[in-house]
Amino acid sequence: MVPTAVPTTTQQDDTYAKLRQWVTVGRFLPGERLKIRTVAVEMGVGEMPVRAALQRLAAEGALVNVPNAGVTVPRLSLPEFDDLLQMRMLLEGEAAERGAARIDDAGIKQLRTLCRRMAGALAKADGVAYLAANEQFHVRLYQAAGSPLLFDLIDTLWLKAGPISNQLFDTAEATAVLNDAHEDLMKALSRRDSAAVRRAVERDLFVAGQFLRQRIKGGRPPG
Amino acid sequence: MVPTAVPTTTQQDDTYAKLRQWVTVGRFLPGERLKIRTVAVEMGVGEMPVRAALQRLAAEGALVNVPNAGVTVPRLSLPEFDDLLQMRMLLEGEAAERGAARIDDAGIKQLRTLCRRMAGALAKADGVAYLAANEQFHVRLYQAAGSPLLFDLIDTLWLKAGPISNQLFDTAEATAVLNDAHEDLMKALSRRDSAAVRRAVERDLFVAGQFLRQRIKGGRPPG
DNA sequence: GCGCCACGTTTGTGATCACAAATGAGATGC
DNA sequence: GCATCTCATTTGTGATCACAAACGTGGCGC
Repeated sequence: MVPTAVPTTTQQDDTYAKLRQWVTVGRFLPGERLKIRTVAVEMGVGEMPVRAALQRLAAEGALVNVPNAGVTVPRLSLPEFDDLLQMRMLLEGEAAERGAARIDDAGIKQLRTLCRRMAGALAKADGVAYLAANEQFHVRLYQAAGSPLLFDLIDTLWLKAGPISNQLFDTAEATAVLNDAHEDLMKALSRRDSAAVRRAVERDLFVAGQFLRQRIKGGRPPG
Repeated sequence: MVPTAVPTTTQQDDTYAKLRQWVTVGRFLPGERLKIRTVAVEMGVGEMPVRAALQRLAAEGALVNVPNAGVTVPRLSLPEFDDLLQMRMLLEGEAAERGAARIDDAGIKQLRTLCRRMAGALAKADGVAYLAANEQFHVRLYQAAGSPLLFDLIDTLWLKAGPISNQLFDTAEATAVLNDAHEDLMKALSRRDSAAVRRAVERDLFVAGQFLRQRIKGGRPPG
């Protein structure tokens, strides 16, 4: 008698998921102000679910909420960016090391496939395909660490980095070094050398961070 | 203890701060369901600010939000507790090490004062005074690390641990070892031995965690 | 007695309205 | 011409209402 057995999900959860996606892929610019009623009509829902979703994202730190002034996409200062990069290296390095020590052979096979997909995307200069494969790669490795809490924390950091990270792929020079880091990672993973995997991830984050760092320094502060 | 806990202007921020405090001090029991309208009359505000505050706390992971069933205080399973303890040791250990390397002499003096206050509270079996001094102690040390993001992450972990951590002080046996850990920490801090400070914090968390762990195992599983 | 089902109640969710603070444009004084 | 002030508009905040799903209770059939 159950009609189509739909997963009973609420509107605010859908709105939250969609908005979160929009933030991570960099649909909104740093410093931009998100107005409730505007966003509501943009995604065709009432303003109440949007309010809830924005509050949740603000609580996670993906957006900043100033009282009586709504929520805005945070504009990372240079020290804040360095802080974020440092924490990502710490947490993702830890997750990579633990994941490398616990992942099974099937998992390594999946990672190798994803690594090839990334290389192919880089060769064709397909930015979105690369980013998708890259995300899946890290998700797979980090989840193998077996710490849901650690993964959640990393996910939160990704959310904070989202608005700027996904502007990476205009710089063609980055492509070569980025792929190098993943090759090193796979080699270390084959040797089951967890410490080397951690170092490879940290190096990957660091070099990518340096490109973004230049962009922040050159970026326009006004708005 | 919330970021920017200066006089807030909106009701929902006040409600959020107060509810957050209630959660951290263990006013609500694990597994308890928080009903919007009930909480609203308890703290004498409308239901709208309560909704916002609960959503924010749920987004931070302090409460769990199941669709169409409201928010409840999470009941930590044993693996979840171990995961949380492990992450606290990682992040607080890191913050302690960085803080020890950067703190100035005035800061060390403040820490010594707080350490004495803790010892006095333990001698008089004053649990609330001990917990207050203990929190100030760790806040002071971790903030010296100079990483706002790291501090925020630790704060989030404290929130998750709050509902059970503050039930610690019925066990009188814990008092001796807890004070020992802080004495060791101060000694290492005087020597400017950052690595030893990290180890002392990790040990402090670990021994306290073992007491709580026993309580979880003995606790009622049904739910 | 035990299990299932129907129904009234409670509770979360979303819409709409009302108000206060912030924003921006236009006018005014120097 | 430039800064400042004023006022209309926009926008966030909170209250109230309306609805749907979940919960609990009582009754019915076996």
